[in-house]
Amino acid sequence: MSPQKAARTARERARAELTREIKEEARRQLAEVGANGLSLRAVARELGMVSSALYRYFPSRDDLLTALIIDAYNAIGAAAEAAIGAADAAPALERWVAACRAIRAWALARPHEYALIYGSPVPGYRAPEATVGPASRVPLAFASVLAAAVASGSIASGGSASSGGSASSGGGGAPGVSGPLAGQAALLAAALAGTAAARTTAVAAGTGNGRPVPADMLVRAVIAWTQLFGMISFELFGQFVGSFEPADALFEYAVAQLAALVGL
Amino acid sequence: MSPQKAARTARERARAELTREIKEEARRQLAEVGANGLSLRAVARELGMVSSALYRYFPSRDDLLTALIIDAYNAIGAAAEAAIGAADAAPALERWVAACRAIRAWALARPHEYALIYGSPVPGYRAPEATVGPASRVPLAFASVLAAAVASGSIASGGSASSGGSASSGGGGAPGVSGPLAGQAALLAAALAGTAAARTTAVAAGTGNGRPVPADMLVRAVIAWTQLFGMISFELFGQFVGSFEPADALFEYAVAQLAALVGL
DNA sequence: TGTACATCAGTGAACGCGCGTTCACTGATGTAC
DNA sequence: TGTACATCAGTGAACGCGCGTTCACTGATGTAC
Repeated sequence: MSPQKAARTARERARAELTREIKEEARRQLAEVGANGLSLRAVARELGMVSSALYRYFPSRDDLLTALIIDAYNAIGAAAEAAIGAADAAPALERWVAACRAIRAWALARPHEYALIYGSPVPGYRAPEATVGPASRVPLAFASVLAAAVASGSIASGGSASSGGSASSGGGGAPGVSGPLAGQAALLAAALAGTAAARTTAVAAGTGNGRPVPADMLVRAVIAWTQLFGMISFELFGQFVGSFEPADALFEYAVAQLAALVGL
Repeated sequence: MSPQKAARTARERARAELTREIKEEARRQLAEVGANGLSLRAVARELGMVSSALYRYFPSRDDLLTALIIDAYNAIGAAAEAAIGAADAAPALERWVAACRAIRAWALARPHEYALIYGSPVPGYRAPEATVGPASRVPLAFASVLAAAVASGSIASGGSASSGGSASSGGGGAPGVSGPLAGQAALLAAALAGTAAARTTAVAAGTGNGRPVPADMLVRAVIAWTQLFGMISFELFGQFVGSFEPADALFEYAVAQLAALVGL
């Protein structure tokens, strides 16, 4: 309860360090055998411990996996946030593109951690609630770019055509968002408005309470988000072999196209 | 060597049937334990055989996996081709959208087979050459829609702005494709022009030899292709939980948006 | 049509292996007085 | 500062399990004459 001084006990420091080392070794093995093949015994062996000792640090194999998943979500989320933060004063388009590049760079550098969180789910493993927050950092980071742009007035409402506020609007399948999709988008927009992260960013952008991001822009951003991860997955998982490899040029082109679609 | 009559020997029929049953049971287990957990022993057990008997049908576990992968690629490819074929006389936009819908429907109906081919690669397993052909059926199907549209003259060249033929063109990062991307696109276009499938479709569309698909249209189609699979993966792998579920409306909207981006 | 031989499918035992998890234990580190 | 006790980290053995693959074998199916 009472907060300790900075210098913790030797035990505490040892525990923190070993916990870190266990996760590091587990990540190393992830690259060789994948999430399913991750073995407590193998991790312990590599660390020069006996396998049962790991149970002092993680109550089960699945808990270790969960820790790796959370770390990975946090890392890729932090990478996106950092890129956006670094392009603080830049226009929204630039911040958006910076986030896309940072995400791809992270994925290329750590393909197995990427596969862990964006690949096929590990069968028999059900992600606990604790992963939800970290998993939403990337989408929230993108949303913050939109929110800041709208709040600062640099973006009006719809990107290319009719919009109609934040909820349902007019037409058929054309630019405007309608029907159930409008409802989902409105719910999402409301959730974003209530998020601490969104508010923080709005404040940082110099606006008290942000106007909501228009529904069609939000939905287009979701589309861009799915495209980004689809393209990265195809690149990492080998669907481009023999055609768009290296995929750098394709990536830049695609990011630009989709940012335009979003209306940035 | 000499072709048998339709009625093959009892042995041959039994072998074909058991091969099919083994793959069926393996697919069933895929759903429960994933590709990594797929076990010859478990398959044999479920089939009431002894595990060593399976080696009469598949020389190893990996060969069984390969067979499942090839089957899955062929099935999703056939689904796309069928949808396109069924919308024979329809405009390109309609055929394109039909293919997208068919692919998603296939994925939703067989999420584990989808994960097998579009999820994270199975570690320690290297897909053999034999999977390349089946894997390219879906992209080829999309390409055939473009080729037919261009050949029939219903589509001019670039979708929305400057184009400049099939190879390199002008500007910076704007609509036109340039630099290394133009080269990759040109290579791909050439490969497509030489493909039997493309030629078949061109003939079916009533044109002798098709004009090449413009480079920027081809690249945008690749972008749409990655978006399609990115969205399906997010839907299946749980990234939409709590926001765009069900994802039907989002899907329809996204497909329309990206078809427009392609220029259909 | 009938026999002799070759091919093939499936059996059952065995090989060597690695896994997650539990448990009673030893010895070191931390804490209260 | 020193002692007594509690907490914790790591050990080593054991549990029960499933896996892929090999091998010598039996018996059924197919083929050639």
